[in-house]
Amino acid sequence: MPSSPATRRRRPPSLRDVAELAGVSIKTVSNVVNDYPHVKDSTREKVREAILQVGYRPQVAAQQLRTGASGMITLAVPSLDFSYFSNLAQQFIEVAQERGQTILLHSTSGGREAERTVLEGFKRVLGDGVIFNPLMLEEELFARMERTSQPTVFIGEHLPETLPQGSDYVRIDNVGAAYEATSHLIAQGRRRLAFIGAIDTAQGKQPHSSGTMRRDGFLAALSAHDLGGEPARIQVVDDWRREDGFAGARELLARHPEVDGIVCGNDDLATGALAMLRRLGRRVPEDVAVIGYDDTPDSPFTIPSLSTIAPDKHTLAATALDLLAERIQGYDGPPRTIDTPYSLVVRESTVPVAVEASPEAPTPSAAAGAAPSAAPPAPGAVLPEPGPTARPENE
Amino acid sequence: MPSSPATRRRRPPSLRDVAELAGVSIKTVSNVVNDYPHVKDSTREKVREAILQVGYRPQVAAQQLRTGASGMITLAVPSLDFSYFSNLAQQFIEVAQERGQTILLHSTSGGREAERTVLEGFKRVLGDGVIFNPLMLEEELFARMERTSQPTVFIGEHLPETLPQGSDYVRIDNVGAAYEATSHLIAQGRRRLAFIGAIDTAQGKQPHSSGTMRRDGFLAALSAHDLGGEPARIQVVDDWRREDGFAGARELLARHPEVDGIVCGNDDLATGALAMLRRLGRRVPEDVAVIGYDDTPDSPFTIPSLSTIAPDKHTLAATALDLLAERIQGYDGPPRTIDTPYSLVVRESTVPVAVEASPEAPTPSAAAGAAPSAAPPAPGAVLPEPGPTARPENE
DNA sequence: AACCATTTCTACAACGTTGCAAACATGCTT
DNA sequence: AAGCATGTTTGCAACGTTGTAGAAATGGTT
Repeated sequence: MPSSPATRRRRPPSLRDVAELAGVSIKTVSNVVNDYPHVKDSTREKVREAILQVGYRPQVAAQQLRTGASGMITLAVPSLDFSYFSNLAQQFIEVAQERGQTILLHSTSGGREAERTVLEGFKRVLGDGVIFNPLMLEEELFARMERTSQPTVFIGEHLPETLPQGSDYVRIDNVGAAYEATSHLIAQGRRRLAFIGAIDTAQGKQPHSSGTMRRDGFLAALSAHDLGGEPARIQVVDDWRREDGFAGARELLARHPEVDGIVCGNDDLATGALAMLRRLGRRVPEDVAVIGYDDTPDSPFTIPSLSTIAPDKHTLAATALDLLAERIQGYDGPPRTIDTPYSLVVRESTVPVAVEASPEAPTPSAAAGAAPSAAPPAPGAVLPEPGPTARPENE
Repeated sequence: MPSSPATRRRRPPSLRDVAELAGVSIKTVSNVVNDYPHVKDSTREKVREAILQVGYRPQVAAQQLRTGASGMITLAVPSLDFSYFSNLAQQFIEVAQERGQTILLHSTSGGREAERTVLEGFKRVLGDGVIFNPLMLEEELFARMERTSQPTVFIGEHLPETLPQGSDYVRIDNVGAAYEATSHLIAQGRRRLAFIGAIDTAQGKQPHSSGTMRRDGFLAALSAHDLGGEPARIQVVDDWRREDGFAGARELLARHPEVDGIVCGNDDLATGALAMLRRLGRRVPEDVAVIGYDDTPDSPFTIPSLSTIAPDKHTLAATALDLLAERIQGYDGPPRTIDTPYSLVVRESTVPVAVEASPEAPTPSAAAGAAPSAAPPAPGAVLPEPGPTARPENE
């Protein structure tokens, strides 16, 4: 066959190609593409046809070069292998897509070094802004930084009081949420409570890490309910994965066999803990109640289904993208910090099987009772169960 | 305060800024940045300093415009809320990052329409190529398309025999894998087997969807082991989520209470099925054995831990990126199809608790027995178990 | 000192797009 | 018929980068 072997891939069609075919100027084509109003209907039609014929699509690179904006947002999270982050990333992608933006996903699973790279603005200028959820980074690093190299919105924890110029912060009241989770266990009559979480004890100077804050909320709830005298059953684990919960629960139960309720730092830990409890022959929730944090998509389907704290991830994503959009559009005021709501979702792992008669819904999910005087925006709502995506609440 | 209110954000520093500061030409700075050899050490030093001083970083947009390449790859998957896809996406991100590439993540959770957009090359030209895992799209659409608008690598199923010009295909032998999973159950003495999966029955013309192929492997195994006479216990569900497995198992057990083994189309379905089985009072694996497909990170931590088919996701990602890189570099030969390996992972959900004495390892994971005569490159191997990613076990 | 061969540096153009301002066309008013 | 207000179209320049080709500097020969 006489076909050329592996022809060189040609550049995609440009405005010029369309212009030539339609017999107009490049600018006119551009005007049609961008819906500039003052174009005669007949030419518009002509150009539209030519666009279809050559298969023209605008080149974002050239647009970005010319206008300075690309509609691309970098999202940097630790790893999609954490249920919480994959679920959160999906939220960001959906919200961004609705707004015509594209998410550039960056994983910092490498650890501190990878996170520092993000903070320093990567090695190349890519999108219009960054959404960054640090996990390991020392807080001093942020504090030391005068200004971010790109518009930035931080999410999650591990952030100092004062943020760099050019950044904002969307967070969740971790202390309040853990307080509420713990109070729920206490309301269920549990008294010998324990906490499992990854707490960086490196230098004792990570006062705002998720682990530390959730533990503090746990301890605060104990005190508030006159359980401050109880021994502090804090099980520190290395990471937030299921295997850490698995191993952590074993160690915890060995040291404190009397435990009748466990507050887990996140759902993955709780999932691992459930597996260990079963292995040890402890019934959940009869012998030991377990509550998680994150409301990951699998939490309704663990055995037993998992009570948990449900951060409003949709609001979180929307808020972060809002703030970032303002920064991109030129706002350069002082850093803003916004709290997003969460709610308590009660499932089987904390409530001695209320419904067992009709095997319909897998997760009875009774309403949360004790709403503590902790977080301001937390409704403390209920999951109507097998929701579509993973949202509790109405709608 | 006299500070200007919301100053306009300035453009990032460019080569020109560096050049002015260093007192050299723009091109010399470019040469330094790109490690061009013929630069005097003294100037190189001078330029390096200037780069640091102004905080210069190359602008990908300009590079892409000039060179035609950006180092960005679009990955389009249905949704990160499916464990398999978030796990897979993480693999892609890691492999891409090792190669200095950035993953642009696009979610087609919207359905057919969103997938069509991907197939048609989106509305704007963004990265250098696309990795696309369709889920809903009709196969005719692919077949009708002469050539993809960008270098493309398809992964997953739902693809016709002949691919469009400009694309390649990395897949897994779904039929063989399902055959192997089913054979494993049969080797365990199960005889009244069922299958749960999402099979698009719309027009009966999706012969290459995951659901259809896995079902076919299931049926083939039945025949091969003289169980073809058994009634076909195929439970069709709407989607691949945990809730579908939950509902599907209920319906299946209502219709076929005699079932003693279930092959699930994926791990999420299996997870849902496990929850329903427990609700129905069926013990797993004593009464009913369950096997999944995907080896998601949570499969070792379900209760009981889940036997499953483990696709080699790392190889899948690496292979796909390899093929795409060749296409981007100009290869324009005929479409290639490459199979990637998988293995059978045996855990508690199919083996009547072999080890119960020492409550150490949660996942006994015995070797896989029957290797079918199905796929060519599929080793039908055994996972050595405590893999690096998310396996429990000792440690 | 003139020559050549290197090594080192630079000017120019182009990638595809859009803002700007000016050119051209049209229709309406005097 | 000239003047003017619109409506429509266009040329030019610039965004930041790099390939090409050639200019300038350097060093070593004669």
